[in-house]
Amino acid sequence: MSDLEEEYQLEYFHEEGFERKECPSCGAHFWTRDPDRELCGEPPCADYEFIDNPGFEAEFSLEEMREAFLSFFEEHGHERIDPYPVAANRWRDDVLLTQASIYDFQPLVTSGETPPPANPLTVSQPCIRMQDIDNVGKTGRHTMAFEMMAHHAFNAREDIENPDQYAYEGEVYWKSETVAYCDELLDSLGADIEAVTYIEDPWVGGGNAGPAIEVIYRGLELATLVFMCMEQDPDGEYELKDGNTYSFMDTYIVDTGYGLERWTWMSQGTATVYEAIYPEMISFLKDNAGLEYTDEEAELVHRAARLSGQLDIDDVDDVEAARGDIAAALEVPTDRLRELVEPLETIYAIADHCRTLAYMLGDGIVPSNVSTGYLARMVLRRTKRLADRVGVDAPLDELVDMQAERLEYRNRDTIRDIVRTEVEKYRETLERGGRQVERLADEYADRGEPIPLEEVLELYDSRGIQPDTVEEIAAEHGVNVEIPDDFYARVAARHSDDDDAGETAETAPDEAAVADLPETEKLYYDEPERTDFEAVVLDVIERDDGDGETVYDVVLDQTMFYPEGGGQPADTGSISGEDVTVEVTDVQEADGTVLHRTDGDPGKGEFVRGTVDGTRRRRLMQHHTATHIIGHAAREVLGEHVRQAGAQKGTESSRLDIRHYERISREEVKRIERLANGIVTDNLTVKQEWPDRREAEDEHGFDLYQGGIPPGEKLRLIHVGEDVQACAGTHVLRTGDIGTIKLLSNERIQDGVERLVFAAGDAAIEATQRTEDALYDAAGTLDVSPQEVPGTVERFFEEWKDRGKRIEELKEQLASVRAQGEGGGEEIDLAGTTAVIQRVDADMDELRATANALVEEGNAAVLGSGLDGATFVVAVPDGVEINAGAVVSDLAERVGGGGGGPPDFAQGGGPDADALEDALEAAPDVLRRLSEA
RNA sequence: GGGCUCGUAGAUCAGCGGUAGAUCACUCCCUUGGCAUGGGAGAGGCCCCGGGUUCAAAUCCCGGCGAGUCCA
Repeated sequence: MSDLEEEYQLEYFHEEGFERKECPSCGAHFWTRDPDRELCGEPPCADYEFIDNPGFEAEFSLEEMREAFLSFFEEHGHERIDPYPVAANRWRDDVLLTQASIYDFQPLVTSGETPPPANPLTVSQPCIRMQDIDNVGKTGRHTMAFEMMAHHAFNAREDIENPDQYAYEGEVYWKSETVAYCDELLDSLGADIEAVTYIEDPWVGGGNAGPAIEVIYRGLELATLVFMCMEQDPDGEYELKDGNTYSFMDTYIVDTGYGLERWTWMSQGTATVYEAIYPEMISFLKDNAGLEYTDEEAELVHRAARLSGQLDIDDVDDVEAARGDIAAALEVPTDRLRELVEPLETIYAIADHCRTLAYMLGDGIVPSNVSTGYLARMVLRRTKRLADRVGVDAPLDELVDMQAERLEYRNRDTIRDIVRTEVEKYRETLERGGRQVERLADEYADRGEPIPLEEVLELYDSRGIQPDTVEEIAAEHGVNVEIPDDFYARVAARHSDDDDAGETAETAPDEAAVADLPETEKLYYDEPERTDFEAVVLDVIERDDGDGETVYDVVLDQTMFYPEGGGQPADTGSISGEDVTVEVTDVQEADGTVLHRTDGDPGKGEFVRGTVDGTRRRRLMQHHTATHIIGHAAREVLGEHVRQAGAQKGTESSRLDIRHYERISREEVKRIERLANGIVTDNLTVKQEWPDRREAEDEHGFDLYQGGIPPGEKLRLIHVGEDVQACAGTHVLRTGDIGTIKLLSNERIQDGVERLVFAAGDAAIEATQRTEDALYDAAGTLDVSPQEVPGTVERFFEEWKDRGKRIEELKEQLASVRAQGEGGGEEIDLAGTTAVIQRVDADMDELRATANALVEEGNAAVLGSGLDGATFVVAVPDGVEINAGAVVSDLAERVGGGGGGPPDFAQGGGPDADALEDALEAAPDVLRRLSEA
């Protein structure tokens, strides 16, 4: 079976007297010490044998098991490292959440570009897998949140051309040692190692592959030992189970995964994993929901849990089908079983979801409508629904806090605050949505029709209302609604209608062209305030800028020009040779080579003098340092969770996007501004250093990487007061050099992401002056002092509204006077009614009022105005057979326009005011013609 | 990152090219011994902002601001 059969012939297996066997049930190959064993031992080929029969000598709590594992590997030469955040998108853009310990080291460590934090190392990495969210609680073993305990070793082949091209060299240990460690760990915990099986199960994922071994004990998969050593390669000689071909890489990595929860469960032998890992929370929730079982019921539930854990279940449909099987095995009706077990399953799910939330929020994820924040919001809402359904009335923030406390998060107050805010938002959404559904249900109830599916889809898509909520409310109103099984697929279909055209590719510098060029020496870090330098032109690459203009990319041996990066725009300036000076309009970096985009060719091999635009550079440095200061100040004011979500520096203003769960108030803006300027006036030295990556991470932790993780063995750190960040930009030497920092505005660019726009130095003064100019202009117009502007404007606004009302009143009075005055208008008799035809040069409002007044008197009205073009209003009293719309339409055509309206009141007009008199003269004929028709 | 929905009286929402509306809340009057309630009258709108189309825009189009929601 195994395509990598020879890869599993481990020394350790042979020394220890293992035998390789083929499972007659599933066909898998496995290694065992027990010569009599036939089956591989993994369900469905075997049952759980540890429930009520723990597999280790002692019982372990979650914390004890984690410690036992980590210290075992520490004692065996591994360094213990701190876990990474569960928000994997903080260091990689291909995934959102951390789903395995190896995620911590992808892509830069696994590719060999960056050294691991330790080698070999051990870690217990919190992970979140949302794939089988629906199964949590039901199967007894699925959890959304878990910790993957692991030991990793990063090896690189030495028999290659440049072994030092990788950030680690040589072999730490490989397959045989890995299995030996696992075996020894099991043995040290008192497991019956005769009963352990090692199943061959090649692993493929994310473009990499390698042999792997599943470790099975008493029916439970306790660990997976992956030997990542291959990469996808069209010419590779190994075809693996995904149908692709693979070949061996220069690096080969031990990637193991030991499920902390499963090991804890194994040590306790409880009916479900949940009861082993957070027993207090389960019993709290049971109490709170008032869940009570008789001894007989408890026994039944226990037996059911035991059975359900053994079933090979992959999705919810299977769970429901399996429930029938279990009920049959227990000889009780399916409904009775469901009634007993479902509340308990819900409680398991709540506990797990709260732990998930504790990890997410504790690691600084802020609920949002995008990215990981959205996932957190989904989990939170789902948890709230589950809690409501099963009757748990403890506040959700308290439940999450129970888990956060266990996980020893320090930011528990913030976590609770976020949960409370989110629950409140959800409550509002539900309330809004509920009302909407009520209206809809009423509407369709009146018509006696079922609510169409399209409406339900719309409710879910744009208002977040679950289809079962619609069903519930519809039932209360006696309206039918059909929710198809493929509801969510239909939602997805709505979204896949329009496939957007591919983005135009960025015009990245030609990597191939610079591949042979040496790295440019960067002078701007040593003397960020110097603007001129001397250099040798190493190469000039001629290109077309896309508009038909010829431009040049100039490569120098050294440069003072800062290439665009880290949200800081490129420097501009000029490069002068003996007889030519060229303008530098853009600077980019590719593979360590700095490319100066110029409008001329300075000549390859020439000695040149470069001059950077000093004012621009100075402004950019001020803004860059200010960005760090504002980020720090925002964290002080708003909380530890505040993290950079993006930044862009400029010469006039800059912006910093930060994660925060509420709108930032004016008061908070002021405090941030005060704090930031305090740091400026303290005139602190801005320090840069290039420490070893591992030392920097040890000392400052993961928050160094506000703007992403740079590759390499060394990091450039920028210290501004207490704030430390990995940063490649240019900074002022002392904070006092910034001069001043002014926050200009803040906007919410996404839910959970606030954008702070600010200016530093001269730009701050200019921005303040602009604001003041606007205020002074307004004050000048009002002829009051700036301080009086708000009060005066408010008074004027009120007066303006009052006058509007007064004018309305007067127009109506004028209209009724005009209607009774019987002057000026031509009156004609029309089938017993008097029609008044009159020119009133007034606006549309007044025409309407006059027409209304005439109708009040029992007359038909045809009014024309020449005030703005030509406009007409025609109104007729009830019971008069004239179509006002038709009359207006006819008259309006005579002035080059159109018009219409209901039969009793119509308006219209056209641009040709000169034709107004003629039109009014024709009006009697028009009226007679149309009244006769 | 992408999609969709919504901004109208203090609140909740109708109206979706042709005279800005309803319900609740508010003020006053009446009904009642008082309360619940019932009847009547009234006040309360830059129809989010800025452009455009049109004889005419709350309504259609574009942009902005604000809010909500689904997906990766």
